Amino acid sequence: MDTKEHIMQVGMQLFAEKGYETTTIRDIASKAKVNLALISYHFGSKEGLLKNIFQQRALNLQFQIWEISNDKSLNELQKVHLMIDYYIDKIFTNHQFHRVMMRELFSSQSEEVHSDTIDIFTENAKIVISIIEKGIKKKVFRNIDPELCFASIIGTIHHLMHSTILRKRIFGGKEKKDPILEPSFKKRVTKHIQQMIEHHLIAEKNNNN
Amino acid sequence: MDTKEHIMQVGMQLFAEKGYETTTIRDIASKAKVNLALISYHFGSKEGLLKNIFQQRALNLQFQIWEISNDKSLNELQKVHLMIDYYIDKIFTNHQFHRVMMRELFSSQSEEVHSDTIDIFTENAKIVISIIEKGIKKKVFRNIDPELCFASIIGTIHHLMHSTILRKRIFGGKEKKDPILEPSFKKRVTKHIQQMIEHHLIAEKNNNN
DNA sequence: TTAAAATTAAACAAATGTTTAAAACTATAT
DNA sequence: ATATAGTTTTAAACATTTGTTTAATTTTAA
Repeated sequence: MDTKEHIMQVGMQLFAEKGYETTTIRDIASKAKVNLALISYHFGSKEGLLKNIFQQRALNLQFQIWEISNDKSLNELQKVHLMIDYYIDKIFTNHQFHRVMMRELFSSQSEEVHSDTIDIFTENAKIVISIIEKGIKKKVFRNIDPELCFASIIGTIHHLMHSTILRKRIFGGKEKKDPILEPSFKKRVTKHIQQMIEHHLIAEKNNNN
Repeated sequence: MDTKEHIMQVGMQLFAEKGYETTTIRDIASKAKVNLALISYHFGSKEGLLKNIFQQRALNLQFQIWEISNDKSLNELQKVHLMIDYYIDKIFTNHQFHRVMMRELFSSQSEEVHSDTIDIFTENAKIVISIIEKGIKKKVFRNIDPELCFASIIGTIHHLMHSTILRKRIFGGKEKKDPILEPSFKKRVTKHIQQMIEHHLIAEKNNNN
């Protein structure tokens, strides 16, 4: 059993549940069933643990956005759809880390801890935005707001990921269960965002309406 | 000068900037230039201060959503547009409080502190959702996902409000200024969300395209 | 066997929210 | 005006909690 890896896993879980500040190294040590000195020993400090978690996961952020962007066999709409797919997939499967990341990203302080992560995030964002801009130039997309369009994609996902309470209340049904783990919910979100963005980007031909 | 009110104002400002946990009562006392014992004296505790701030502001959340909903002179699309207008206006003008609220709402713990706020929030949400559902039943709206449609409205706004860093990076221009205070940005966001939701809800007639 | 690495229990210093008891201030009644 | 009761403010101390360190012990591997 790799103690170091184990601590990181438990640490991330608690950071995701309670937030970095509220989680004490005694919480982590207790849940991981290791001595609390081991956190300082292995990671130097509590912040060191957070940095390690970020480094470990940040690579995972750099997903195939760039490759999709350069794929000549796809048109702009297909690219946007694929990117939405990837974003949702990444964020849903790593939702614990994303909670931590977003919470820290939103706290505006201690920027240095995750400046790498922010860099990756903004770079990905700019790629998506540039695809939309290209579509607008080519007149296959409407003349809409590319940056805010991206904000809506990512904002929808994050809003659904972040607030456990609201998610349970609005989507949890009568039993107020958290739908985040049900695969059907992921599909539902993907479908919604893709539909909404497509409706926004493209004025459809008039069928029989 | 009302000390109590002054402490609440400074407290909210710091909670918005640094988060509740990270802000110490010494920070607040120092910035407000009052003795730190006054916080416990006036509010009982640090958490008492937070509760007071929530109570003071929560009432402000209950805006005219209900009245819009019942206004017979408006059709469904107009109602949705007006609601978006109101949401953005409320959140932008009270953006400090909304930062605090959302951060605390997202932390999943200490639910009791703001259960009132959550109640108001979810009630408002359900009104908006029911309007969309009504539009769908009347077939003036497409058969889209009402709950997720609301999630996109509110998610977009909150995503833009929350992340100072990302906002500066993507919308701040070359000088990386925070656009949140510029009135043009508010207008831009309103226009975008209204357009996007309208495109999503209504299949437009084919003009000359 | 031995040297390095990992783990443990205990102690440490700093920071935090809270309380206390005295002082200063305010307003009211005499 | 003066005394008095109540409120507000202050400085200091308090008990806890926090992250971290230390020194001894155990485990691992060469």
